[in-house]
Amino acid sequence: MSDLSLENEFSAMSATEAAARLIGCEIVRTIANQQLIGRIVETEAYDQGDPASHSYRGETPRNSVMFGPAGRLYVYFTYGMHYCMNVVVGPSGYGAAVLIRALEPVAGQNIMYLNRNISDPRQLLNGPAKLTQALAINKQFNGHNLAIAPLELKLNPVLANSDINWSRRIGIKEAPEDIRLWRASLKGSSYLSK
DNA sequence: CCGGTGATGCCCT
DNA sequence: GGGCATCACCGGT
Repeated sequence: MSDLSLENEFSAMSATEAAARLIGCEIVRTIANQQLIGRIVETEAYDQGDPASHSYRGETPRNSVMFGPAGRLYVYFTYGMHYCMNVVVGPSGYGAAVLIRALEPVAGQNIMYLNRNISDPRQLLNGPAKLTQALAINKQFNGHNLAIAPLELKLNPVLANSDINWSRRIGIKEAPEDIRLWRASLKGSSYLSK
């Protein structure tokens, strides 16, 4: 029997609400009995009504996981070499997700450095494709239930609103009306993306 | 520190 | 065939 708390937690939330809720929560990746742990410090909301969202034009083979149950992982491949990971949110049939943009290293850094082939702590997890490389996450995890090892999302206590900064999204060309601030980050963190 | 750019393949039109 | 929810490296400042 799988843990339904993740799905329950996120199925009734909007993408922006979930983007804030995920700040401070932890990703636990188990590889060969070792745990690689990162604390989420930066996220970005992608709603179905957003022209920049993969789900905007409806369901396709690539984005179908976004339209499934909440608490699953949507992984996509981009720029010919990078993977990005999102937490699916909202009810089944509605295409919404939250991109994980940066993590703060918590445990298992030695393996993360090997996976990344770098040595600067600030460069380890501060970008959506950097963190998937560090945690060895690829398309095999597309649709994965985050309540289950070897890749789990741990819900931490809700942070105060004053702990979260909102800003414009990064790397988005479309959505000219994007006055809203859909990028959430942990205030004061030194592990944010650029 | 900053901007420019090449790498590289899949998805959708 | 165009474009991409990116990254690393390079050169100029």
